[in-house]
Amino acid sequence: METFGDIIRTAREGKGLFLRQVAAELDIDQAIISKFERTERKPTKEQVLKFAKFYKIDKGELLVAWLSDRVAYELMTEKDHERILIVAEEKIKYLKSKRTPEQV
Amino acid sequence: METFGDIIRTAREGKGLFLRQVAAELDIDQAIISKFERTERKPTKEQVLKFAKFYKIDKGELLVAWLSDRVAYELMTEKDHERILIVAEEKIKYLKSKRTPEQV
DNA sequence: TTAGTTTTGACAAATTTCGTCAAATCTAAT
DNA sequence: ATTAGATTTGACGAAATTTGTCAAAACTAA
Repeated sequence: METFGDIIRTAREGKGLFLRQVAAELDIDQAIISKFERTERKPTKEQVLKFAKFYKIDKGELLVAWLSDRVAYELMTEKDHERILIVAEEKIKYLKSKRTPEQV
Repeated sequence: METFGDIIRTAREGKGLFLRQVAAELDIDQAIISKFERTERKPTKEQVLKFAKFYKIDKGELLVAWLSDRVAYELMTEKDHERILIVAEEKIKYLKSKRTPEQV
């Protein structure tokens, strides 16, 4: 169960890079990357894709980690999170079925 | 599978009230309530609780509808929504287990 | 200590969300 | 067809949240 931050920190360490170097490469302030790695700030989708490309991490995998982080932090303090997720799942299926192919 | 909007619209109609009346009672602009009912805008948690109290709807139920709406709209356009929710669930359990009783 | 890396925190900039309002639209009755 | 009343729409500024920048503080390993 890795957070987005865990993944990009592990990837950076695996490549033996400093924050400074990644920051220069991705044109993102190193302070922000430090915060991403410690789950203190949430990246934008664009930034997630930058990381995926740079570290050669599967895009889909990284997006799953990122979005699940977002949902988790959104529901962390709520009761009934299990039911909320079940109902959300139904709603998503319904909403997706209503969308036109162009939107998919 | 009712949205928050469905629920409060049904409740209002059940009581035979006009938007204007609910708006006056809850001190929320009627245009906004109209948008809530059609899921065009998302209410704040405070507003959700106002509706629950006014319509005598179970607070927990209404919060589940509201939060699941939020999650659903957040993931509606994403692939792998099923996996995202599964991973989110694990993360929530983990995060909750780490919190102190005071935070619960 | 020192040199290099990471983390922290304060601040401004940018974006998103929110509330207000009036006009437009819709509906039902006469 | 007109009117009265209800709902919806859209534009706008205000408020709140998120984001980026920077420098200083805190770490770490020699």
